[in-house]
Amino acid sequence: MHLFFPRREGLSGAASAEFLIDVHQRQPDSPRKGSESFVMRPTVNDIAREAGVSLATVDRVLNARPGVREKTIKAVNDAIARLGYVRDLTAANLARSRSYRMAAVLPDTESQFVQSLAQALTDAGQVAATTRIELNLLRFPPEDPHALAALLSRLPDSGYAGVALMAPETPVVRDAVRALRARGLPVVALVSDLPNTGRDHFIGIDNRAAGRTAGVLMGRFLGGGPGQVLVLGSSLLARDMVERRRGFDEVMLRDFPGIEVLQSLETHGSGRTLRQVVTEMLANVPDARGIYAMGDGLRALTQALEELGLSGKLTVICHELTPHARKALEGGEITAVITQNLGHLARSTLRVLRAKADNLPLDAGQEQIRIEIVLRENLPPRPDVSLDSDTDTTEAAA
Amino acid sequence: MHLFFPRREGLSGAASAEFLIDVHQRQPDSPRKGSESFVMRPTVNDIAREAGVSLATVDRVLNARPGVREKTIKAVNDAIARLGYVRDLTAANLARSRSYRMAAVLPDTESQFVQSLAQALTDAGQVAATTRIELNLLRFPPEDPHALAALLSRLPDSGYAGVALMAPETPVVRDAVRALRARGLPVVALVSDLPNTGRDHFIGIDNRAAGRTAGVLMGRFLGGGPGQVLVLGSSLLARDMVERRRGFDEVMLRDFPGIEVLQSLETHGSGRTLRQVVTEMLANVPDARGIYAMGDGLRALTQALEELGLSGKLTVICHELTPHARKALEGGEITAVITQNLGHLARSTLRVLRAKADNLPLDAGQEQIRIEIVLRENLPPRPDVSLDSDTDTTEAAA
DNA sequence: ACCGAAATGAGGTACGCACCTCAAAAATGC
DNA sequence: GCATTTTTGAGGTGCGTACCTCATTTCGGT
Repeated sequence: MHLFFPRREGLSGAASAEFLIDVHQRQPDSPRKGSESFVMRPTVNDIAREAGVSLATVDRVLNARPGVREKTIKAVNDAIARLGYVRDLTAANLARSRSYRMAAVLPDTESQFVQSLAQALTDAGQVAATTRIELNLLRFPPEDPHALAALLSRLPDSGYAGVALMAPETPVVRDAVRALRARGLPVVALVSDLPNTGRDHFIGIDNRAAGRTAGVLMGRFLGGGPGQVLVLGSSLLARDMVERRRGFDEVMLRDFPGIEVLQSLETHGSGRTLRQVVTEMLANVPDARGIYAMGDGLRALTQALEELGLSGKLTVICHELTPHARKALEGGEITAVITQNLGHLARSTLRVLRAKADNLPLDAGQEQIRIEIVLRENLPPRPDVSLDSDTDTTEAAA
Repeated sequence: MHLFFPRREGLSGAASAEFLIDVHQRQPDSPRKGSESFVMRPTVNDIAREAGVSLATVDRVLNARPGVREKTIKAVNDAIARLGYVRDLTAANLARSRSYRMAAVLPDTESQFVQSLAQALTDAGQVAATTRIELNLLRFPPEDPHALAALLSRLPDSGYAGVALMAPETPVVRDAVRALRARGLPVVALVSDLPNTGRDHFIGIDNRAAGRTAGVLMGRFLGGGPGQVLVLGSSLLARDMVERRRGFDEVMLRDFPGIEVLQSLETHGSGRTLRQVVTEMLANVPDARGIYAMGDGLRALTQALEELGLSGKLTVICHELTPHARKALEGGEITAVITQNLGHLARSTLRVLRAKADNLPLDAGQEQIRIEIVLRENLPPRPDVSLDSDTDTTEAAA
């Protein structure tokens, strides 16, 4: 792909715009309506003329079709460079008349995080529908890898061009993913990586680094100690929890030896268990000063703290800016949230799936999902990924 | 604009994909190459048939042209809804043969921030060139609002369809922006808002909130005090500095009364001045424990600290993740960086300009630039917006 | 110089939509 | 019921590219 480089003005350039007028300006045959002035971009026909070859040859070069001499290829490429030609992707895609049906496969849980993610994907899918991309959300029973595998195996025949999957990497799932890829379907891992499946891409954050980030915040917020810190983790995506814990410990041990980090409490996704465990624990550890909640169950946690009269008295760091986390942050019940932008994640998913389906390169910078730190003070004004969907149903009919 | 809503599976839906098969599946007249299966989306012709009207009428309705009875409009819209039609924007834009020449106007300084921003805009412009958008970078002498105004006044006749502007809001500039808008050119403020110009949009962060964020971090990192904190600010964009300071003070006074925040030191963009001032100040304030660097000049600051043997001994918080800030963060010379994602900012700029030029609505969530907190532990692995440009010149020819 | 093979040219159709013109039909007013 | 206006239909062209076919030219080897 040959890109058009807008001329760059030197840093010491004068503040004059004149010399930036595009050289390739052509007179439109007929004047258009409105006051817009048009700068015609070079097309494939211009390349053909410039290179002194036929349109067919230009096409062969542009689309890497065989049967063109090296010399001719070079001539065409030179013309392309000379004219500053950029393929018009909208026209190209139209001509290809490609459309993309993608699947996003998520566990069927009621966790606010998964629901927010589903909403973000749905929103992104709506926008993407205008560019010939269709995204279907599929759910699987979270504790049933075989059902998931069965679902995945049905995808290729249902006309899907790509799959985004959020699931723990069990052997069954691993094989299912491999089978998908063997059939030519790109698979991207969502939120939690599937490192041993050969997935085409991972869209999410580095959980080890996220754990480290939580660690520094906890350590510094506690002033380096002394004190004790509780760590809670659900096991929906066990690997992620392990990595977060590892990152957290790494920093705490190295930089904050004065703080004692207690063993992880596994709450297995149950709110009741969590409340029980936390209450019990806090009774036994009276000088606990912080809690690192690695997984779900924030609601249960804040409730437990509330009941113990500890709301706002501990440094609480959790993951994922769900609606509840937002509220707790605003209310001072929790201190910081480590999160990822689900809107970005969803849009990135579609971009990556599409790029993989077309075998195109990615813009690594754009697809990089960042580990965000949210405090009450930098809470984004509008819901990040909200559960109220109908706020933006704007009409474009002018 | 009518959007196509991908069917949403209920949260309790079974894990079956079968019923998601699109109803509008048509048999392609001739089988295509490859194993892809095509799900044809409804087109304007389908609407015409479904609504029992002609193509011309559908077109009139879709493009809000006059001369159609209410009743007919409704019939068409019903058909659209029934078919789940979504306008193919790529085809629409192609047919309109619209192209967009945009200008990004930046001060011609050597600050790493402005340079990174310029690079980010250039990169975004390259990608956007494939969708009929051209972005030209223009620079103006930073201390010369009249030159800027003159530059701006020349834009409409140079065929520009929109302007993104990073500049302090002086009266001259304010008038120039108003004049642009009067001539129908959308103007978006970049990085620093231009609230009294009627600009169409502001792309950047809330500096007050950014200051507050810096405040919490400083306060908590210092354990609530006691201690003294220096505040440095250059005056390139004076309003931004004032807002950051205001936010910072707000939090410090309210939440960390034990910490004394000293008066802002204005360094006027000069590295030498900054070093001098900081050195002097630190000599007089021996129990200074933190520095909040609101503006440019990080290089000079770290150098001064180095010379004083204070590297890594103070809590230093600054703005903008420039290459130097990144290095200083990695080296432990500074503690935290409040920043905005310049890649996002640049892409957002183009999206917003284009939406404004077409008078289309925005996706507020996507255009929201976030206040990011970067610590050594959540430093994005690859340069955010780097100064090395040629790393990503990927070839798409398969 | 001749052959087969490779390279190139010429021209067409299609993609989905915007936008135009002109004629025909339907609705409206009186 | 007539004239007038409004609404609708039919059909065409073009946007920039992909992809196809078939003829023609050029090349490489002998």
